[in-house]
Amino acid sequence: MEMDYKKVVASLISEKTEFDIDKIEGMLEVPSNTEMGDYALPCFKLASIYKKSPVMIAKELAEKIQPNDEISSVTPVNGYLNFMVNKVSFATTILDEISEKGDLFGDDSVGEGKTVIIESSSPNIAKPFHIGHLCSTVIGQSLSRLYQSVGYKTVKVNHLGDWGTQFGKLISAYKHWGDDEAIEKEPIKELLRIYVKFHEEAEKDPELDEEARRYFKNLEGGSPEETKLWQWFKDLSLKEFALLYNRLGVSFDSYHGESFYSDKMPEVVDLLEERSLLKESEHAYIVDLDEYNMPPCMIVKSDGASIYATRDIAAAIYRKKEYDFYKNIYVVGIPQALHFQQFFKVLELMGNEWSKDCVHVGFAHVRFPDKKLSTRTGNVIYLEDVLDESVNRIKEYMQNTKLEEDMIDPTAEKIGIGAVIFAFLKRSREKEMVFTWEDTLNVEVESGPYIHYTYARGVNILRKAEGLADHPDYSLLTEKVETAMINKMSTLNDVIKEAVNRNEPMVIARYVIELSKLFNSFYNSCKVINEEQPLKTARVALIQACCTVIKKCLYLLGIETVDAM
RNA sequence: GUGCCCAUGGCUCAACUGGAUAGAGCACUCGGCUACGGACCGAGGGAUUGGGGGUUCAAGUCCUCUUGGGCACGCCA
Repeated sequence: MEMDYKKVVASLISEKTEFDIDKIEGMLEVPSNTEMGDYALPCFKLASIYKKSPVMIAKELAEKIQPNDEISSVTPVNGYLNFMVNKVSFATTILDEISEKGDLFGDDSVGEGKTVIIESSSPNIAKPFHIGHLCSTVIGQSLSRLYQSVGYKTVKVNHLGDWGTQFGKLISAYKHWGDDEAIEKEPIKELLRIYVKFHEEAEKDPELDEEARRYFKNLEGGSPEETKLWQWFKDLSLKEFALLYNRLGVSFDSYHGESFYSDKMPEVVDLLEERSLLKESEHAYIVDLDEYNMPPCMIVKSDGASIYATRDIAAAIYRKKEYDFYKNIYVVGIPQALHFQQFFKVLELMGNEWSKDCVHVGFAHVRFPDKKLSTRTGNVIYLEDVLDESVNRIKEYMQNTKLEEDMIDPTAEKIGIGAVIFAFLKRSREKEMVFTWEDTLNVEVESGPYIHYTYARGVNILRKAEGLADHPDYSLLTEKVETAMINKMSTLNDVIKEAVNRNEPMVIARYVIELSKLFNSFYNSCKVINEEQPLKTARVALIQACCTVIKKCLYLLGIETVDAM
């Protein structure tokens, strides 16, 4: 049977006051110090209502409320009313629930029937997939799983950067210096090389820029020759990206990038004109956002070509029609914050009341201690190299592994990739990150490998445990650390909801670190396999639950578990 | 010049809509498997949350001033 202890506490209070259960439930907190209790009602806000001191209110309520089967004690402390739940009944409820629901434990249905669009990754065609794209990719993947976990349908969109004057430049560069053989061999590296060369040469010869603009105009006009080249570049790039997505365990529901909207732009321009929002300025067309304290939003460039804001507007309108989204999320770096504010505002001015459902989930850009990185100069850190380095380092740690020879590589791959993903998701996404190998590839406590290791230890015991009783007696789980584990696991649903509300996978990462630490502490102080029955059965059940929750958390972060390492 | 963001032990980071003694990891000092994997665990020292003022029963969190850093500001995305 399922039991919501927060509700039980709320109803106890509600019976003795004039507040309804929901109101009380919203006021309840979980004390930071678990010694204090499992739930607490801060009475400070009630002070002005009752015209009494919080201390008095807590004291009087404590006298009125009788403990019952679920709640073992009610104590007033410094204006807080603390509730202690009945540990045995609580443990039984939670562990049975995890055992019944398995992977679905912690899920919710608040999002049922609603669709959330998550735009992420969005690499540029013919440009390297670097660390910055990784942030967007892994955050997007995690958010998608988080939203699904609370009932939403999600649509993962990879808004490819496959349109724009850069392709004119690339075509120009190809015509001057392109080498088909080299491009087929290492597409992105070679395309980047000639793209960089183009920029160098264009410094000396401005005519090249003119030429590039012409090529893009032709491309936009549908000229067969340019289109063929563009398609070729795109196919080659996507093939390379697919390898990375495969390694990361990431997939998308749509690859509609900027080019997909190229024919939907005139409609956007018409709509803007209808509303008299367009204004000519310096031979270009803009939407003036002066009265909203923002710089103008450019819609059509002076050469008549489209620009990204226009494509984003077209994309948003298309998505609303196609999916009728509840939320339209953009996982894009913070430097583009202004762009999103501008184009959301333009959507609103166009009369789309749903513009409020568009959300920019920003992340701080990744900095590097020494090197200046730039695509234009070809100075970048490739994601592939980071992944390889991580996997190799993990392999070194696996010297004493008991795994079969043929399992070593796939296992190191999972742990190594997981280490990188975890390093990016364990910190607050809005805070600037300085990329260092040491931090990203860390295998110590607050790391992906630590969580993997914890899980593998648990699974190992489960594998070895035999001769168990039919029904665990949870009343035997009396160690402090055992209670702490159960308490921690019981909060999973709240943690997931918080992560969703904040669009912040870090919340899950911190949670699973804490749970893993508790498990390791338990592992060190409580024996299991050689323990007498029925305590053994109870502890095995506890480990089973813990492994289920850890696996779930790693899944929500986009990381695959391994059973042994 | 205008706007947005950040500042928490030596280092890297937590702290849910303001709530109880500001928590972790790394590093440092001590200690722990005749039990299941030591990529582990336990203990300890170390912070007047950049600085000043204010609001509040209560401020790392809100307001204001100030210092230092980052980012963005029409024809790249």
